[in-house]
Parts: sequence; structure tokens; C-alpha cells
Amino acid sequence: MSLKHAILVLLETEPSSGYDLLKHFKRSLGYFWNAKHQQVYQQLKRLHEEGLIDCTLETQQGKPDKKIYAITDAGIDALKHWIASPVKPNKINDALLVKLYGGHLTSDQNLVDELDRHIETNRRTLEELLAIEKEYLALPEHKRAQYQLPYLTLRRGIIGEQAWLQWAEEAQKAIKK
Amino acid sequence: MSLKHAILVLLETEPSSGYDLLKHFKRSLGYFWNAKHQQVYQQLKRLHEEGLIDCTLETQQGKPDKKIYAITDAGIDALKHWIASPVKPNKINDALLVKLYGGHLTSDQNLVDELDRHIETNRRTLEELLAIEKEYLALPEHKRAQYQLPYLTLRRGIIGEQAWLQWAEEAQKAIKK
DNA sequence: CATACATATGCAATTTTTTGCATATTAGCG
DNA sequence: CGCTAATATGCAAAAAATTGCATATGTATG
Repeated sequence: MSLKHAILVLLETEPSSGYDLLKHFKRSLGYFWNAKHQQVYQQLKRLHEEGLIDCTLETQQGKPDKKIYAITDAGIDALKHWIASPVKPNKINDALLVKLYGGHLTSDQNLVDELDRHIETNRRTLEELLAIEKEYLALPEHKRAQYQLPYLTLRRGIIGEQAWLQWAEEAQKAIKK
Repeated sequence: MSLKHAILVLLETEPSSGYDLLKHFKRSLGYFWNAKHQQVYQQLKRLHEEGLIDCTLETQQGKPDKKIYAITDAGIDALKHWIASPVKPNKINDALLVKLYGGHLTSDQNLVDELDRHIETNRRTLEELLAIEKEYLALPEHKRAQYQLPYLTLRRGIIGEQAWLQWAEEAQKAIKK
């Protein structure tokens, strides 16, 4: 439902190809909206059919051709409409917690190892987010004001990751004891 | 993928009907694994076909009949196998953050209102979780030891909600300023 | 007495997501 | 020259999730 809108949000900032979007996703929206490349290409195709985005073919040298998509007026309208209407509270599906919940069926060592793996991943994500925050904080004030809202989403990522890591440590200790 | 295992985890604790599972979900796994009733009934049917659960019809008076499902040995094996193998890091899809990211397309008031609605929901969830924690902490020690792992998942919920609320306040202030 | 709510289950159609495969170019490495 | 990696896009099938509809009973509420 919202992959569509996530793509429109990114295209509203600047026209991009599917490939660029996927890369851009990684540094911004990707931290809280995941999508595989097939999904992005499919959505772009559909959005184009619906007239919410334009498509221009750009031939490149030394690289394959690109399709550059740009949001249309209809697209901006649709996006504004979506943004102005309430979104449903978030759906959480966390397999790690399901596993932990039924953890008596495996060894403590297994649980500790699994937690270690996830701690590793989350720590790296947190570092990435903190690095982006550092860049943001170094911007001149008018730039910071301009990116205030995306920055707030970044803050969500940082606070969320820190809380997760705090919990994971607590959990590790409890299991090891 | 894991709804299947979430159901098996619950059935490993005690045999239940689909309806009971849905209720049980609400007080435990449901906080981090969401499923609609249709999905649960469909999965139960499939799990039964796969021989991972048994099914007994229980006729009731004054109420419609129930189908009681119980996990089989094959089901326990499948569950143990899944729990012993690594799960992928969690996929996050958070529409609220997408909305905030593109929030310059709507009014600040709209964003503040939206945040208020979500704060309300999350606060209520946190209260529920804290109430369950209180119950847990009042149990005799051997019971607490028995439910240690589910308790850790509860802790995840509590820490996660608290962090979310902390972020939301920060975000509110930043937008209002 | 009508209405709503809780109990209890399910089909069918659609939408969304995932998985697997497929293709084509250029650059860099050994 | 063969291999890998990055660039760039896509189809097709399968699996998973959502939406809408449907049914049946008993109990409580106004």
C-alpha cells in the first residue's frame, strides 16, 4: 500500500531511475521501508500506467540505458491526499521474538548466538544512522531547517536502535544467568 | 513464513481452537506478530494438511462448535528445527515515517494531530504491557523462571514502546517550534 | 423486542510480496 | 581471457496477506 507512496515521496524530491531509487532508499527511507528491486520496478511501472509519474529514457555511454521517472501533477495530488489522511498504526512482525518466545525448545547457547548476530547487525545500523546524523548536524542552519522532517525520521531510527540494543543486552544477561 | 511458526509456538504450550489462538495472540505473541483471523484459520487448515497439527471437533452447548488443534510430534520437530536456525533481521515498514518524511506536503497541524493519534495508541499499548509485567513480577519465583523467555519478549515491547514515546515527544516539540 | 456483541468458522477474490530466473554492458583483476 | 562486480531492468510463478462477504448461536443492553 505505501511502497507506492514511499516512491512518490522520493520522486517528489528529485526525478530518478529505479536503480537510483533503490540506492537512495538505502540511505533514507530504506531504514523504515524495505523493498526488493523487483517490487520497486513493478511499482514504477504501475505508477506510470496510473499517470502518477512520467518516464523518460536516458541513453548513457559505458552504462546501460536508464528510465528516469518524474512525479506528475496528478502524482503530487495523490501524494498530498495520502499524506493528509491518517495512516494505520504500524504492523509489527518480529520473527526473532517468536523464536525467543518458544526458546525453551532450543539451547540457551543457540539463543545467545542468535542474539549476538542480531546485535551485530543492529550495531552497524546504528553507526550508519549516527554518521548520517553527524553530517546533518554539520549543515548550515537553513539546510537543517529544510531537512527537519527527514531528520526526525532519522532520530526515530537512532532512538529505536539504541533501545533495541539496550534490550538485547538485558536479554543476553538474563539468558546467560 | 513465520505465522506458521508463531501458531506452532502457541500450540506447543496448549491445544487451542483458532478462536482461542486469536485471543491468546492478543495477550502475548500478538504484540509482535500480527495476523487477521482469516490468516490464522487458513494457516491452521494448512498445518493440519501438512500433519503438523491434529484436529478434534468439540461440540459445545450454547456456543458454536470448536475445532481444537494440538501440535503433533512432526509439528514439534518442525518447530525445533525452525527455532534452531537463524532468522533474518526484521523487516520494517513504517508508514508513519514515510508520511513524516514527506511531511512538507501537508500542514504542521496535520502532522501534530497524526502524531497525537499514534501517541494515544502507543501509550495504551504500553499500559497494557506494564500491567502484564506487574502480573508477572507478582508470580512466585519458580513461575517467573518458567516464563523467563516470554517475559523477555514482553520487556522488548515495553522498552520499544517507551523509546517510541520518547521519540514522539521530541518530534512533537520540533514540529511545534 | 430489536440491536449489538461475543463466540466460532470459513470461502473467494484481490493485492502485495517474495523467489527464482533472465539479460545486457562496462570496468577491473589476475 | 575468464571472473567478478557494479550498473540497469524486467518476467513469471508462487506464497502470503488483505478485503469483503457469509453464516450460525446465545447473551446482554436498552
